[in-house]
Amino acid sequence: MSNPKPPRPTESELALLRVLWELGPSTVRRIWEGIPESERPGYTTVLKFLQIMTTKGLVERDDSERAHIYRVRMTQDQTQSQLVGDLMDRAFRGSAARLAMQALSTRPASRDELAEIRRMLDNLEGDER
Amino acid sequence: MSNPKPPRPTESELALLRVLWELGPSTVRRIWEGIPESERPGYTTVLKFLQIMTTKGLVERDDSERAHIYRVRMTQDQTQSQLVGDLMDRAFRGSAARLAMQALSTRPASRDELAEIRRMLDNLEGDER
DNA sequence: GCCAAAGTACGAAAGTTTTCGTTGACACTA
DNA sequence: TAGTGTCAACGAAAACTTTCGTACTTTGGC
Repeated sequence: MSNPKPPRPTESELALLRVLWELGPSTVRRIWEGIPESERPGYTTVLKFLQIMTTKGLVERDDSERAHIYRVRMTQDQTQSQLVGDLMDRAFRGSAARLAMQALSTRPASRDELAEIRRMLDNLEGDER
Repeated sequence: MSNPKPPRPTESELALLRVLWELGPSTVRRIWEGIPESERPGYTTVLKFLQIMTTKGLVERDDSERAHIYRVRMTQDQTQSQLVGDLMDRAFRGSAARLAMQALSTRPASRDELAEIRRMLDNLEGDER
C-alpha cells in the first residue's frame, strides 16, 4: 500500500496550508491571493511550492480544468497534531501538559475558551479512571 | 543598546539547547556526550554549531579556560515560549487555547498534570475577573 | 624537549528550502 | 488570425542549514 505519511511541512508550505484550510480546495491564483500581501511571494513561487507539495503528498490536485485545483491531503487537525507532537518532542521532552501550560501562559485565552479546556479535562480524567 | 532578541533556533540548534537545559553550562565535549548516541554528529560539528549559536546570540561562552564553557542566553522558559508562540501563529491562528487542547488530545497527560493545569486555569480566570 | 591527547578555528562541501525568470500552451477577442 | 492575458512546467540561482576535514594551539607526561 502506498500510504507513507507526508513529511512535516516547511515554513512556507505551512503558509499555503493555512490558506487552503481557510478557503478549501482552490486554484493557485486564489491561494496566492489568500496570502497576506506583506508576505506574498511571486505567483510562480506559489505554483512551484504547490507542485513540490504535490510530490511530497501534502496536497493533491485536480487537473481536469485548465486552472488546477489543489486540496489538502491531511486534515487541519492531523497536521496540527503532527506539528504539536513534533514541538513537544523537540522542546518539551514529550510532555503534553508542559506544552499546554506554556501555551496558556504565553498568550491570553478568553473565558469561554478556558471553560472549554475545563470540559476537556473532565473528559480526559473520566477516560483515565 | 545591543539587545536584539535572538532568532528562533533551528532544529539542530534546539538539540544542543536541550542538552544545555539538562546539564547547565557545559563544555563542548560534555554537550556532545549529552546528545543521544543514535543522533550524535561529529565533535567538530557540535563545536561549529556552538560557534554559530554564539554569533546568533543563542548562547554565550566563557573562554577563560582552555575548554570553553557554553551557557544559554535565554532561559528554557523564554525559548519554549518563543517556540510555542511561533507555532501558535503559524498553525493555530494565534489561538493559545486551540494549541493547548491539541496538545492534550495528541498525547496523554497524567492525573497530576491535569490537576496542575486545572490550578492554572483557576489562576487565569482569577486574573481575568 | 617531544609526543599524544584534547582543544578551537575555519573553510568548504553537501543538503535543503526559497525564489523567480523564462518558456510554451491555451483561450478569448478585436 | 494576431494579440493579450492566464496558466503550468521547469531550471537554476540564492539563501540557509548541516556536516566534517584539516590546520593550528595548548597541556601534561615521559
